[in-house]
Amino acid sequence: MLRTHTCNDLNLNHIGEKVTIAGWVDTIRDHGGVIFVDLRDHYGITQVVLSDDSLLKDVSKETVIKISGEVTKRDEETINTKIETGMVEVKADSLEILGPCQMGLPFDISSSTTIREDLRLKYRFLDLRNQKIHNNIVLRSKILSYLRSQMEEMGFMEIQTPILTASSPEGARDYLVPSRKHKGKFYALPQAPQQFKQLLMASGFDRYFQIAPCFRDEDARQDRSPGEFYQLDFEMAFATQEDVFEVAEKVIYNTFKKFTTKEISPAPFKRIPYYESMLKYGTDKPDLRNPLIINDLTEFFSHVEFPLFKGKPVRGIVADCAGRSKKFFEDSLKFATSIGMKGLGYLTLNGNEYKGPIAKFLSDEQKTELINITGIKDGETVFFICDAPAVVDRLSGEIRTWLGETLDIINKDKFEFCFIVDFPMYELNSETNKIDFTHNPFSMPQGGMDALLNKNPLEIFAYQYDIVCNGVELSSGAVRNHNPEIMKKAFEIAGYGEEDVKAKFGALYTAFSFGAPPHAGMAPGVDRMIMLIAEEETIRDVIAFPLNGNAQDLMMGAPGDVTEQQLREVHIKVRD
RNA sequence: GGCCUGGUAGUUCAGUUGGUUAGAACGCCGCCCUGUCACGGCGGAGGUCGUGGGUUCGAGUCCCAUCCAGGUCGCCA
Repeated sequence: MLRTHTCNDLNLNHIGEKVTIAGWVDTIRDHGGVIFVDLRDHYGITQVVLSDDSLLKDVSKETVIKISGEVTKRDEETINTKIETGMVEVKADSLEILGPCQMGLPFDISSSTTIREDLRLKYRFLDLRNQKIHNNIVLRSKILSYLRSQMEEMGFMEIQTPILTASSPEGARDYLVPSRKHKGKFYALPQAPQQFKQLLMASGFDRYFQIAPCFRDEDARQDRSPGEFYQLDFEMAFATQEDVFEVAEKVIYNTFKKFTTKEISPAPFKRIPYYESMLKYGTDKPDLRNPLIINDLTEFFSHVEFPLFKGKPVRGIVADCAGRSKKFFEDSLKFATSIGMKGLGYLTLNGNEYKGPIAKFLSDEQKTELINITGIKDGETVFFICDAPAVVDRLSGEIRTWLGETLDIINKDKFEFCFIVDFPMYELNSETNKIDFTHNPFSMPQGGMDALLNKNPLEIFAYQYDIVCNGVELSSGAVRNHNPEIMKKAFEIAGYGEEDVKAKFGALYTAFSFGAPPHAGMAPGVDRMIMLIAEEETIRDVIAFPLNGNAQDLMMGAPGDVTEQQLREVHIKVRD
């Protein structure tokens, strides 16, 4: 037996026992006659006391050792309340090196989170010894387990779907795997189990879920790991949008409730139509912790003789900036300029009078009307955003976020969830002037066949939805289009014939032709959920072995070279 | 692929209008220390200032190119 206890086990009940513990040397505090060693393992830290410094020959920080000795009680004044074992210590009478550690660690374990990320990733096994990162991975494991148990409790069963599959023509760039047995042919890693889970519905499985690996060859972001990530993918037969929301509300609320102490917006989560979100928050992933709301002032300014705003969309954001210095307003203009705006007008309501250069263009009635539209109160300021229709919402959203952060009015102790619903089914591609699917060709159009036949395609909504938390898109999902006739028509509007549908989604199309149930689902991003719960800034800090921002594994050396022989076998010749 | 920021000791960083031998903290090595827990004290080693070129009497500092890192936009049905 290598050890009798872990480094988090010992307490006053063990006084006088002879024990053996093992772990990493966290710190050595040498006082001459007496030496303290903090021994660390997965479970915790135990202080070891040595009186013979020859025992520590060749032992440096991060060496793995085993020590045997007697558990003794600490004096009252030397108790360490920071660790679970702080009441006791182990008086070592023997020490054995189990895993030597060469001199010169590339970085200090306890402060690894502050150092260069590429170095941390190259030595990820050391970085993962850091308590914070180590705990994130433990938390991840607990969350995954809890997600599974909840889904199973609600009658979902986990079914695994293929990793080696066919390239899908829509969406993100695929990772390709060359075939050895079929010259010139390729597998692709799935971007999501989308088609498989829909096929499972056609196969008669009622409630499917999977903590599913997804692979997309797209560039990284702070909240987007390149290459691979995990989704809590689920799909329900004979289900409506509200049925899906009920499951999502339950599993997401419970998971956040269990693993954080922050306030969580309770179910039912707000349902916000896409266009309303774009107008009120300037984005389709609003941070509802920010109390500021964007008003549409286009109509209002069409009657105001102010040349700069004439004939253009105008938005207004009311914020309480009382007591803010002149610098604050200069900074707001500076920020507006930095995101490409030409200016940022504003008016402050002072008693019955507006202060600001635009005030003189407003009649008395218009001044009252502005109060009615925006709800501005005495002392508050309304900021005006005016720009081209294509960008005015996005810019307003950025100003809203900047104001929220700068005025420090975002409640950081809260998780605010909402569903964004009613995404448009189609959009006009500005380059080709062609009608494209906005999001997902598998979604059911609202109004079904009737809408496709009789409505302007650009005015059709899809049963398509996102879950957003604190400005982070957690997932998207949809009620699927399971009817081959409606599917054919939906693709026809986007310029694809039946042959195209068969070529691109042959299995789905055929399966739906043999009787498929209506079905719906979604797929919350597991990494992002854990990132929010762990309150980490970057998604890489909740993944054990993440790729770097450039989609490389600096530790294993991936992507890497392969031999000529390997390339020949898969019929690949690399061009210079 | 575009844009922004950065690259100086093992690590995190400072380095003035271009001017003597490039500094600090932590880490590392040596010595001292019997109650620390981020122990403390004294001493020491450690640098191609990312790389290449240019301007200059003189470049860590200015210019050009290039590589690398982080962020951001494009992209992510």
